[in-house]
Amino acid sequence: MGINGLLQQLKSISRQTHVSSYRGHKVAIDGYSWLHKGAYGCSRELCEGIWVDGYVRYFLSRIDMLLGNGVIPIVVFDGCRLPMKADEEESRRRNRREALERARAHAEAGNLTAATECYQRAVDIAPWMAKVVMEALREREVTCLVAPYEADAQMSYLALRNDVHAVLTEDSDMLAYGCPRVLYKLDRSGTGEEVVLKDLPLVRELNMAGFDHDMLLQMCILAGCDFLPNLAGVGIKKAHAMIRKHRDFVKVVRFLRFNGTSLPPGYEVRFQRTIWLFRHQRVYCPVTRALTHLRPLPPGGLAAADVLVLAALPTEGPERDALPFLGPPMEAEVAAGIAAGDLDPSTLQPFNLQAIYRGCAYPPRHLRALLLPPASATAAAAPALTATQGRASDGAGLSGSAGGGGGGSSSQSQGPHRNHHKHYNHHQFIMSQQPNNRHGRVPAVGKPPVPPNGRIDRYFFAPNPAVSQPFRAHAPPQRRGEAGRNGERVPGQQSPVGSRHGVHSNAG
DNA sequence: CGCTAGTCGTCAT
DNA sequence: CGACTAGCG
Repeated sequence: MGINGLLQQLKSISRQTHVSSYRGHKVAIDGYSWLHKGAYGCSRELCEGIWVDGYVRYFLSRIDMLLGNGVIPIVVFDGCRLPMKADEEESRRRNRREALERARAHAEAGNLTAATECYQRAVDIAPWMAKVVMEALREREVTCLVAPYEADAQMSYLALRNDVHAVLTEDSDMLAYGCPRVLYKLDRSGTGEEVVLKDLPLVRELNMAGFDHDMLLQMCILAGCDFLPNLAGVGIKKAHAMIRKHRDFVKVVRFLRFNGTSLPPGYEVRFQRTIWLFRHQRVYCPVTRALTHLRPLPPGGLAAADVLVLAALPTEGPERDALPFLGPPMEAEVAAGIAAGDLDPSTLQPFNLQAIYRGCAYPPRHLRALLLPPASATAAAAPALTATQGRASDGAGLSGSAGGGGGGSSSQSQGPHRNHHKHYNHHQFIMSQQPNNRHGRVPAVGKPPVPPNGRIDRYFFAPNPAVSQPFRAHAPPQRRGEAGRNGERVPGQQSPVGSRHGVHSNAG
């Protein structure tokens, strides 16, 4: 959804922009939008658990285009699911499942065209696919970051801190989050449409005179967003008109009720929490390596300021301080493990690289040693990729595995079958809402999860680095038949990201 | 006529 | 997820 119909109203302030105008700047990229597009070309394989790297090649080609224009990409992926999104996620799952059944039926009948169409509707973008892309990006020394919750909020955080100059996405939510500069609809050549938040008063489609950010935000929510569906018959225009007239949603709701409109039960509470979610959602701070808020909570807590609907604030129980609707709190170590791409955000367990790369002929160089020996548990001396050791996949060759043997994702070929372990304790009261079980797989009672140890400072970057030195343009990406294949290196692409961020410092 | 609510396409050969 | 369009009010 994003914000229903918002972008159409911003045509007058959106400017055709080429990424080369960001030369030398860091730019945050919404990883899932490229992941999603890249997955269309190989949807059947992804649905059936067959190894493919088509979506990785697509992703890398986009990254190469940015690098070729001197842009420093910071790729941001979505993390854990937010409680307020649970409803819609369930219906999407159902739709995908039905599409998959139709796809298989068509394939059985020999109708490959229809099958492909259904497969494309059935593809699910799973965290392990982001992991594969992250490992490929590691070879290019491109910085990645997995948000604790929504990538949109995380990217807005980076932009508001001036860690990145702009955000590259397809999603109109960014403006509701208050992101100052967004580039939409980027094409293969590097051209997109830039929207600058400061230009908002200049919009010709809507009269935004006298609108502050709170009013803009409430207009967006009223028009319909991911966390709160719009009221029937209310789109962006009516939302604008009503906020313009009444200035806040409580007065709008009062007016609507007075007019005889009936609203869903709990609408005001949900609305208030949605406002807070856009303003204060939990994000990851790369500096403190812990959770923080997109914007600081008011001193004294949410109750102290900005409350339009008091009932939206839990007054007792564990939720009182946890404020789980902002994204349940989590230990700094867990957040850091997720952010670094070491922990699967859907299970809070380390990724099972053996399962993910099963069927991959040419895994990234830096993973080969780790992936090769299925029998010997030599992980002790192995470097950072850490806790993944010997998460035994099949009954065969159970390896000694320090700490966490509880793994059996014994199913067949792929990562798509995530392990359903028990969650970290503090997440339970929220995460357990999610019926996390697909095919009645036995969750193999696990030992306590392996904490991500030390070395998770890869992928990170310092705050407020001077974005000054210009970049040499380098040759366009290799155009050999199998360009960008796993493990091959394209010359001239070591961006200074790694070195500056102390990440994969090229040349020690 | 403006506006909202559904349907289609996203890749890449 | 957005773009496009039929069809509502």
